[in-house]
Amino acid sequence: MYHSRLMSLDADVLKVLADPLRAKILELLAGEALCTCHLVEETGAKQTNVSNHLKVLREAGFVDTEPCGRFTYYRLRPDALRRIAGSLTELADRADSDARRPC
Amino acid sequence: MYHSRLMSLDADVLKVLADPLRAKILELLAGEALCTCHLVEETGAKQTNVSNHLKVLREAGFVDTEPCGRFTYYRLRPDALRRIAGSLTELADRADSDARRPC
DNA sequence: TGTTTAGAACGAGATTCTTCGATGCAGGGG
DNA sequence: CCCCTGCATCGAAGAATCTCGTTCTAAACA
Repeated sequence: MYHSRLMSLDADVLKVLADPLRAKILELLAGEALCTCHLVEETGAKQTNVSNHLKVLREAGFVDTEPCGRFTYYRLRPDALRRIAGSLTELADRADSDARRPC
Repeated sequence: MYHSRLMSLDADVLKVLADPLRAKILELLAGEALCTCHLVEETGAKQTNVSNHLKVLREAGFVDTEPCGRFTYYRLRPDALRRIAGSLTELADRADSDARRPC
């Protein structure tokens, strides 16, 4: 399985990762699925703030939501992270030439 | 060669990538080294704007600068991109358990 | 059914970015 | 020398975003 098409950096998707609180949430979710109340007490942030960031992460496809009674569990989606990682390494691989455009 | 230490997502570094113009500049630099005037005409952005973004990219270690007479060539640093990609895949790999913390 | 709790939606204030014009500066060519 | 060009710096205006208080819904429990 190889990828021949050129991927490009999606700034809108990267922007979702580029926030300290969202990054921390993702790291916490990497270990285990957690519900909002866990994330609130682990991060020390306000509930509404955590909830907003979870919405952003969900809409970008980085987390899955799993309602469980009163609680809502959030789980990391590794494939979404791997896709971004792939676009970054693909860009790095493209940069192996010493070419330089003349002025 | 294996990495045992846990990397964490650096939101400040990701923020550098999370801008449309900077992302486009990086893609252009992936093909070949270019100087500022090339990037200005390729992106269609103002010169001062491109220059500002190049400074951000340089300070974050994503590009190298290479003065050449009056011109300044910029070159992509693949290692910097691979480091970010590594932290993302590492995070994805950590998320393979079905663990869930009880409420 | 009334109450409590988890969590989401909405709007405002504050802060941080992006953009852009004006300016400064250094290197080359006349 | 003088001027022109490439490019960096600075300050301000505008836009996007993070945070937070208030409110609202739905689920569990008495």
